[in-house]
Amino acid sequence: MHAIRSTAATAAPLPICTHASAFNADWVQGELRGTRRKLAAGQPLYRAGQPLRAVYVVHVGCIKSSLASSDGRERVTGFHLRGDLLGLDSIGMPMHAGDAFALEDSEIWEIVLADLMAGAARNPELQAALTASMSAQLRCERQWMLSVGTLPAEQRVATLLLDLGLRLQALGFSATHFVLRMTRADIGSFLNLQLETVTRAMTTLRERGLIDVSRREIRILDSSALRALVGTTH
Amino acid sequence: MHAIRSTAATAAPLPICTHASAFNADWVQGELRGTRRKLAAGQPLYRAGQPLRAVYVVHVGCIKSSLASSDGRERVTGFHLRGDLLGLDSIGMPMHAGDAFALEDSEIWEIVLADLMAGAARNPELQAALTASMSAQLRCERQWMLSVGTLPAEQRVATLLLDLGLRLQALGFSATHFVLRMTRADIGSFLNLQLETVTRAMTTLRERGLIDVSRREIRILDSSALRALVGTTH
DNA sequence: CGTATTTTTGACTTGACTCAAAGCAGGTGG
DNA sequence: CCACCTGCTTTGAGTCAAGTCAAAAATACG
Repeated sequence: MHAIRSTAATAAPLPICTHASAFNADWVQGELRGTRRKLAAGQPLYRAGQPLRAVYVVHVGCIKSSLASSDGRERVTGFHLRGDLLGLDSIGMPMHAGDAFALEDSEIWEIVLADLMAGAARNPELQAALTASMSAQLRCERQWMLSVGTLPAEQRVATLLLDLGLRLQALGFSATHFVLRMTRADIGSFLNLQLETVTRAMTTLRERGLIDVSRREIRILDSSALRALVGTTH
Repeated sequence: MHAIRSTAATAAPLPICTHASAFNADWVQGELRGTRRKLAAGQPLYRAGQPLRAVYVVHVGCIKSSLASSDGRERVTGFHLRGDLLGLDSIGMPMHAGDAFALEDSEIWEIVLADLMAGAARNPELQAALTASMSAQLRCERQWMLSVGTLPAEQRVATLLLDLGLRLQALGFSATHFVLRMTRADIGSFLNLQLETVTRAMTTLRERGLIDVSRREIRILDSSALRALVGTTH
């Protein structure tokens, strides 16, 4: 989800839902000993039902997480960039509740659960960071629940593009020019839309001059208009 | 959300999304010192923007939590019964992110945040219980995200009724005969439906002989058929 | 270079929304 | 005790945003 390094920073940060990862990756180098793991595009980081051994911090690349029901219904639950923590949703369970796949070649830091818990017991600051990270995840997902539930298709897509832009910017990339690593189907699943609807929404945004789209490549042309769009009822 | 004590327990427990509160209320009597607080129906437990001082455990009654955007869009994020923990989603923030209102006369245990954090730092078991509770909340909300996103109206309503039944059963009440404490509008907001659609879904379920509805009073007549309904794609 | 995957566009259908109105319970005050 | 609110629920009729189905276009890949 990046590829284009930024020089031009965009307007002011906005109350769009950012993944506010709170859990600073510094922990992985200090208090905690994480083991590196490389994943090729399309490879699973973990699958639902696999025994839960560790949590993961994205270091390079992009991971999508998803949840499926026994009868085949499925939804993407998130797209995760550098610094994001995965697997916290399965703590206290014997196995993973959902799936996680690499959307591009990625590098992950794996933190054995026992180590994490022991570290938290030893170091109150790490403990606080962990709690804050889970709390932030709860807030972030609720925010998406609100957006997905109350906004029409076009504004949902706009919200996602702005969110990705902000998160990439926080990582030192351009907020206005980036390459999507996920398919239209993935986006649709996340936003609760059909892939055709995602395409049409992007086409409309382009026709209005708000963005430029060419397959996976996105350029945000008028970010203030985009932000005005999503902050508006109807 | 109760009123009817149960003698007849229903069939086997099912993998419907239960609030698996993990955080045993025993902590509030032992390690932690909670102060009691009574709330009349309709009163707020907290409002968005209020300074965050404590987390809350429902002891008696029913609380609805919700999240609103600046431009007036709003969604109910959950209905909370005895033993459920509220406020964990705002840890690490200076103020509450959402609202919480009593749906009936309720009693709440308030746990001052500083006490909770200090207790967790002192007692690894409490620490683990807290982490497990937040993890369970993440799982639970994702499960609802899946159901709300992939099921048609009628099946969403059925899922909610089964979920409430299971949770009430876990508290010693009837799983098949209970009184809703929330309005159709609340249910609709939670399930991402209009209140009229909720009504129509309930009517259909009644016409099929699966439930009996009369305003707020619900009787589940054929719980296995209901469960079969929600576990089926289309 | 052919095959598979993803994206785009069009035409048609539909489940849920919107608007409107009537029915029902509960509470209040005369 | 009844009449009158007021808020909640139910039902109906018409509309629309998004879904479905189908096919072509563009790109990636072995």
